[in-house]
Amino acid sequence: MSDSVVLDPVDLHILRLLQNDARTTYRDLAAEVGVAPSTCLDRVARLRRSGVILGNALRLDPAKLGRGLEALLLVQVRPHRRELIGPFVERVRALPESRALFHLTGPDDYLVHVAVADTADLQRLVLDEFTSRREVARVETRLVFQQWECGPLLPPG
Amino acid sequence: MSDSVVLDPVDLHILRLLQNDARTTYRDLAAEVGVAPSTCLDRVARLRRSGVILGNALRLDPAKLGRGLEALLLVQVRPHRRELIGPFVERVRALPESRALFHLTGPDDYLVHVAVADTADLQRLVLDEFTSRREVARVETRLVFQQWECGPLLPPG
DNA sequence: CGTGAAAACGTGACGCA
DNA sequence: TGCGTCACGTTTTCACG
Repeated sequence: MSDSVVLDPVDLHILRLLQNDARTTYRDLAAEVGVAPSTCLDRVARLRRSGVILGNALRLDPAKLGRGLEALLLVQVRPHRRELIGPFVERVRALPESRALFHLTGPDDYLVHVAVADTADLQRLVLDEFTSRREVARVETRLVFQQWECGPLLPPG
Repeated sequence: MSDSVVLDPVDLHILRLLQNDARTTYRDLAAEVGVAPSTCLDRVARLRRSGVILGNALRLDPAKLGRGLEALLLVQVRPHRRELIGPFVERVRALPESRALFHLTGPDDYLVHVAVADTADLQRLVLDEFTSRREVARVETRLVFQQWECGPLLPPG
């Protein structure tokens, strides 16, 4: 289920195009790739079924939504046991400010990517939702100056 | 241009639905939200023009693409001057292993989210693309045990 | 994997509040 | 000004070769 999937050049070409615009029509896709539209449909359906394509997400601009400040929070959860970290993860995921959450190796157990309105909002978030929790031993806040998305994620070699 | 945009409940409802599936048809959208399809079309076009919607991205499963191991690299670039960090950012963005790149406050200048095949691949990446560079003073590698996406990014209030 | 036809959809013009 | 109705051209989608 989590194993790698064989992708031929047509699949890769389709994936590359859809990463630029996930709403490209199968007709345009077909013209670009050099196969029939129905073939594109089949390919995409197969990629979807095999789990390579997880979905189509909208890319939004946080600043336009009144969340012009982003930060990464490095969080230590102590003691780091299942009965504590389960609820912790769920609470963080439910915060409207959370964008992504990572469970990591290293001195910090979690990294939380948040988007807030301003520094006052960030302070409130850190104090009320993190440091006030008993299981949160430490929070380190790093502001995001700038961020970049990187090239399409494609198989090695 | 980068100012917040006023969004009424219809806009918010549309955005929430499109975040789950950016390929939802305007008809389905309209039925769900309770307006006419053409209105949905107008709303989405406006959201696109105003920059709230940046695009439609495909969500892919890195593991299925032969990149089952993810890591965050905390990188210090010294000296931290424009003529060095510009090329650094561009090189990192061009790496096929890179997923995202952040310029941060704090002791580490950059955080790089990478997806690789295995630990050997990660070692190669760190040694050949980061620590071997003169401007890279230090790299701290943190493996990703697990990650979560969080609820749809929506305006406060 | 391509063809072709039927159904569904996107999109603009127009009229109404 | 913004929304709904309608209609046309396009796209999706499916059965079949």
